[in-house]
Amino acid sequence: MTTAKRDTYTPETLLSVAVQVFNERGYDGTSMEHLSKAAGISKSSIYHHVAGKEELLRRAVSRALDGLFAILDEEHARVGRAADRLEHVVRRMVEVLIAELPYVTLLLRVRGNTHTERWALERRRDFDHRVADLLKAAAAEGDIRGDVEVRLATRLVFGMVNSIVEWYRPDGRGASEREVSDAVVRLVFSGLRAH
Amino acid sequence: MTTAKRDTYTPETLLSVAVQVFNERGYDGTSMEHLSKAAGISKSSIYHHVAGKEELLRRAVSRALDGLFAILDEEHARVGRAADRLEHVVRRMVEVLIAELPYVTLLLRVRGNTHTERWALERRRDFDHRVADLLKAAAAEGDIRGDVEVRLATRLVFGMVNSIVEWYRPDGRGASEREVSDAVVRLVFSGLRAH
DNA sequence: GTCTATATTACGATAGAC
DNA sequence: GTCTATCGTAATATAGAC
Repeated sequence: MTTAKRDTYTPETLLSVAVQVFNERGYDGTSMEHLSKAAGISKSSIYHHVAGKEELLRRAVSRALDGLFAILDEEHARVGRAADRLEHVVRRMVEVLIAELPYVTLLLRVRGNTHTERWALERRRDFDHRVADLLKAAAAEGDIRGDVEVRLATRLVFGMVNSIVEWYRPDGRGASEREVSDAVVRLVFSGLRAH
Repeated sequence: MTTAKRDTYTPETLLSVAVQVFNERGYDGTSMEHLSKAAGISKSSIYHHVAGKEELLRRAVSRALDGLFAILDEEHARVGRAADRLEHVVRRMVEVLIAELPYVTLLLRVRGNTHTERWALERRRDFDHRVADLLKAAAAEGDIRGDVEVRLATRLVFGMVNSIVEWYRPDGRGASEREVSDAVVRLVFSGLRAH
């Protein structure tokens, strides 16, 4: 942090450019040429900072996964009814999604063509299962309705939460982070219908 | 339909193979070589049936969009409270998603790199707005909770419904179509929590 | 309808100058 | 740290035989 203005790239700053392009065009739809144009440097200069395209992907999804797993680490220390802890986890998921929006977006679109992508999918599955266990515990404590299967409910809740990356934009024009997390928690636990 | 066994391809039968590969590898991650291996014919033979890769995409997303818009055509003739009509539309969306699973899956993953993709995104937006209008009408009739913004609620409901393509498989092992549509309708309108 | 062979372009990555 | 030039490969698509 000794230089006031940074006009040369580090792996980190290059990553933020690359992830943006990946999310616009898709990872497979993005060439090194696209990245070089977006970053304003030549293709070969990119290789000075990172080993290649896949390293950028690995760094990006790692960052997303670290944010998500940190939720479970916090959660581990908490007490109280599972349903309340689940509500907290859902709210934190929304917060992490928004805080690390481009990185989580990329993570959620990974298909599994390369080794890095398959590793990311595996870790995502781990995370999903940990949250599913919490929902299962809440059901065992009688706080979750009995007419929806737990595995199915988990998937649908993940679907709603994860879909935020498809439309949330951090400009002031749309909903705020708090409005989104409130809406998700309300819909997930109480639904749309007026009482 | 004069031949008993069909061992030569039509655009339709080729499409079903192609869409499956597109969904496994992603559209951009799928080469004509991949398609030729999966179809068991050479690359050039594929060009005998279709003009190219993008035509396969166009046919696939058209089929998905036709299924979705048919819901609105049915809906148009219906009467009753908007909330009930919305519930019916949500249920029908799940049914169409499952009936046309690979085609809708591909539609929902389109990014917008080509003309065909941008056209698909536009038509999707049209559909979303039509459903959003129905939710707005239900809110105006007082049947939707007032503490969640309508535009936000629409997006989250779409997120939950659309996420079905990420895990639903039509083998007998998982949930049935009816179990899924029941679960979605229950969660969307009443939420997870036991009463 | 399907094939082999190939034209042409685009891609990821490297070499080496400055 | 960035560049131009280029290598080798893989991509879409076509030509023309059978």
